[in-house]
Amino acid sequence: MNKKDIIKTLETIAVYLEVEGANAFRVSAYRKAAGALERDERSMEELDDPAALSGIGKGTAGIINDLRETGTTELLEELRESIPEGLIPLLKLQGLGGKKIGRLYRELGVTNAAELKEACEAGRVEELSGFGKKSQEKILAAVEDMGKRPERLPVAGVMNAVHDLHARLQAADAVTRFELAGSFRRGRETVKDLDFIISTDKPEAVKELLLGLGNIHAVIGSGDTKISVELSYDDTIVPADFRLVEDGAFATTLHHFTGSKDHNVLMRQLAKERGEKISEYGVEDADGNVKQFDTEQAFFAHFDLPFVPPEQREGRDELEQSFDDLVALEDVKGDLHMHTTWSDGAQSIQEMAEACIAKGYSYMAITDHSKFLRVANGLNEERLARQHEEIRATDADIQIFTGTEMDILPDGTLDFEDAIIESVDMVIASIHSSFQQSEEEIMKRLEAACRNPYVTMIAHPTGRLIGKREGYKVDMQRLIELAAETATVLEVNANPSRLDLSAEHLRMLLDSDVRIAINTDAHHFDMLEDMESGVKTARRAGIPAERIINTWSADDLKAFLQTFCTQS
DNA sequence: GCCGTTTTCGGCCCGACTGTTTTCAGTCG
Repeated sequence: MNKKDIIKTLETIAVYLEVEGANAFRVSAYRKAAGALERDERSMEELDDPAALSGIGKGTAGIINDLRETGTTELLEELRESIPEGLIPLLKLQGLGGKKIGRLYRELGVTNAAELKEACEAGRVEELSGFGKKSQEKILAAVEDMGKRPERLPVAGVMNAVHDLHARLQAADAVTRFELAGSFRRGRETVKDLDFIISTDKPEAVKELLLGLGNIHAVIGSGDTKISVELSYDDTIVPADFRLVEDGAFATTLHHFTGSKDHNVLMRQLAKERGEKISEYGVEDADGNVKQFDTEQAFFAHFDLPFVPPEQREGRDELEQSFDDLVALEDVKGDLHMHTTWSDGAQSIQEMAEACIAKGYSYMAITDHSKFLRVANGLNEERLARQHEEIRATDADIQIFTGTEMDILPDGTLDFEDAIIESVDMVIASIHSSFQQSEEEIMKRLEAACRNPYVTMIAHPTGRLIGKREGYKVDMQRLIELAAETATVLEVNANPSRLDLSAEHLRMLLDSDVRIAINTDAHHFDMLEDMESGVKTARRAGIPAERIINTWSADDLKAFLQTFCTQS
């Protein structure tokens, strides 16, 4: 078994144990062990003794060694034998945990979703002590709903909800301040729900406002401090939690619900060592005095820590790091990949320029598609020349680089001859076709693009669409080597459906000297706002600003293009 | 199951909400 399989198996063991009704700490021990393995950067070959990792003891180390040598382990086999497989998916149902599922199994003989549904319909569930009519109804509704909805939503799918809720809370008088926490704030690619933290001294009014939202699909819970609803946005159901707090508790509540869980555990352990206790409401010392903070900065400072950016709060080593050089949205001086009406964009060059000026950028590049991409009205040599004339003639208070997003064709050739692109400032090469090719063929195409002296950058290097499409087969280690050797820039495509390269891939190139650009690939001027998603992705990976070419001054960028992207 | 250590076992993050109870267990984040 490889490392990923082992991690997955440890998590499976935890799930089985949970259903078996095992001690909760024993269950979490297996989850912790899986997390410890995942966070360690070594491969299984390099990892001699798993027990050397904190969180993995003798017992789990034995299991890990079993797994890597034989592909299975006694405990897993035993659990599989004693627990019907059909019970496992039931854990995902709202309101059902290991204990209740265990009782449904033992006392009613339920072994899968269909049988659970039957038991509910026959009224057998409500007869169990601890269950009741309401529980039975909720379980039945959850079972019937099962599989209809994805567990986590790609971040692109919740953007509408984010903007809408933001606007509504902004406009509410009863709201003192608010922020979106949770995995969205940490810049994850998918989210389970949206967690809003709201400071207010009129909680009833805010509660009324939230429960009165016109697009409520279901109310999951509504207490004094927590409102939990499902909202409809077009075809998507977006779960959202709202926490209402007094302003004094805002910073610690925000921190708590930003998570991650693992990060919170680290913080609480640290507090404990100092004789303090962290909760949503503040930091309590040994005498029971609770200290509150205006900001998260002040909260971290209390523990002698620098501000830990939300994107870094994953329970790794973030409490031992400093983040001074991490890229921030304000560092971005331009956007180097965008489209106009010349190909498949919605705005003119002039309009895009004005939008970029409004964003405070000092430069931008217009990079429409090339002729191979007929569906996108790609530019041929003649139209490219005319467009670049128009760009040079555009009178705008911003440096506009000429550019192209040039297709890398299925056979590994490029859509334009060298003679065409040698005079283009920003030559972006990308793959939009023959995704099903072998890794060898894909790498041949990417290598051809990297080795071309005029190609500046590879766009969306894997071609994935989060939650929709895997992307083509890229040997990322090899691509990084090629990019380093040929000074080819790799893109972080900031489109929330892409985030490509991903944070995971970006971490792989931290030790190389490959340069990065964060681009929106905007087809409409609203999409220029996606820059934030791209920056978050880079921040998750810990990329310093100096590695990112569109944080450089226009002069530095020009010098770079002249040195590395022309033949001379 | 892991960890730390008062080296043999107790604590493991903490609080809100719900539905069931009639003071609390289970679930969730």
